[in-house]
Amino acid sequence: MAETRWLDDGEQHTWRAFLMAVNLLDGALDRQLRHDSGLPHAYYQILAMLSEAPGRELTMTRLARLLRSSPSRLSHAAARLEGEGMIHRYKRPENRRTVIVEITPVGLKALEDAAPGHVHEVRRVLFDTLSPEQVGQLREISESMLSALDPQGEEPRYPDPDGIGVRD
Amino acid sequence: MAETRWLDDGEQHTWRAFLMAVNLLDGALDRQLRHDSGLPHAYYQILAMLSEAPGRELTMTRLARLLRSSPSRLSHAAARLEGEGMIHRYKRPENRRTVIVEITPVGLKALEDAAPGHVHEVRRVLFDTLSPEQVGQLREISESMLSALDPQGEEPRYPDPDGIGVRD
DNA sequence: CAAACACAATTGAACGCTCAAGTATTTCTG
DNA sequence: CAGAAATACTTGAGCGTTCAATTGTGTTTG
Repeated sequence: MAETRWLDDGEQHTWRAFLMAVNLLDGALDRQLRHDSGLPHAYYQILAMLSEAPGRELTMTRLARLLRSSPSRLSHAAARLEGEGMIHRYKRPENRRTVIVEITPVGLKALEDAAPGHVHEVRRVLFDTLSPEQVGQLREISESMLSALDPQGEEPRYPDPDGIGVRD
Repeated sequence: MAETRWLDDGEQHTWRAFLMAVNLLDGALDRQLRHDSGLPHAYYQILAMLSEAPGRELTMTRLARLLRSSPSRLSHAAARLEGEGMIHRYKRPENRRTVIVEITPVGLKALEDAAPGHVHEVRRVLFDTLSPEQVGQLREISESMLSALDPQGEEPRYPDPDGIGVRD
């Protein structure tokens, strides 16, 4: 291994601040969601992604890809969400190894109830603290990181068939 | 509650990209550290913070504050790290309710062994993907978030007594 | 100075995530 | 077309984090 190139003071500070900020931010979001609606942030994201999908359903693998989640994680989560009636899993006869996840009315209701408080919290901890310029910068920074960490990454590009789906 | 102000398209994209990026980033760092040195990222941070402290020791509460960690989390972590001989906890007679955590030679060794690989990964997933300008922007963005999320937040301002401590 | 309060740290249960292993099913390949 | 490989998903154990409750110690205050 080559000689390590340590972080200089600027990088060090950036890194520390970023770490701490992300830590606090995710904690705050998760706490708010769990407290006000019993949903962990990761589960909220599952419901949100499903609510936007055409037909409100996706295969497990595609959903995992969109969320940058592991199949295992999604599987465990789906087991819980299904137990609570928020999603429904089924197979189609023409392809018996893929599982299709569908958000149920119960799940949609839970999502819609949770959304306003969640969006409010996202504003409080993120957008309200940044200038419009910084929001743009953060977007580019995030996309840089994304393309380095997940070059294959896909975005959900739906033609918005009948236009609902909860914005967060 | 007032009418919800939803995220507009720009905010939505920023938010999603940021979420995904942070998710992947933290996963990558944790995976690399665990794989190469058996330390979760959070535990690495504990050792790193201790290694920089004057006398290589801090009270539990102060350490938790610096790391933006809950006391409980730190307590559990300290139990494991102490079991592995990486830290040592003790009380001073003059204040019998505060516990002082000290990093041991074993802990310092583990940290020094883990540091190069970790820094390399931090560069790979973060600094290598950003222009110097973006690094500066990210720092200001992070500090904005920090001051909103943790106004009281303290930074470790040591006069660098004898100057070691592992940079990450 | 005693009772009430605040602070420091810990504990245990619940729970989500990770990893490795396992089961089905489909597709590729010689 | 049979065997191998790839794909889709699930499972269970282990572990770190959270939350609420608890213990012990210092500090106030009436």
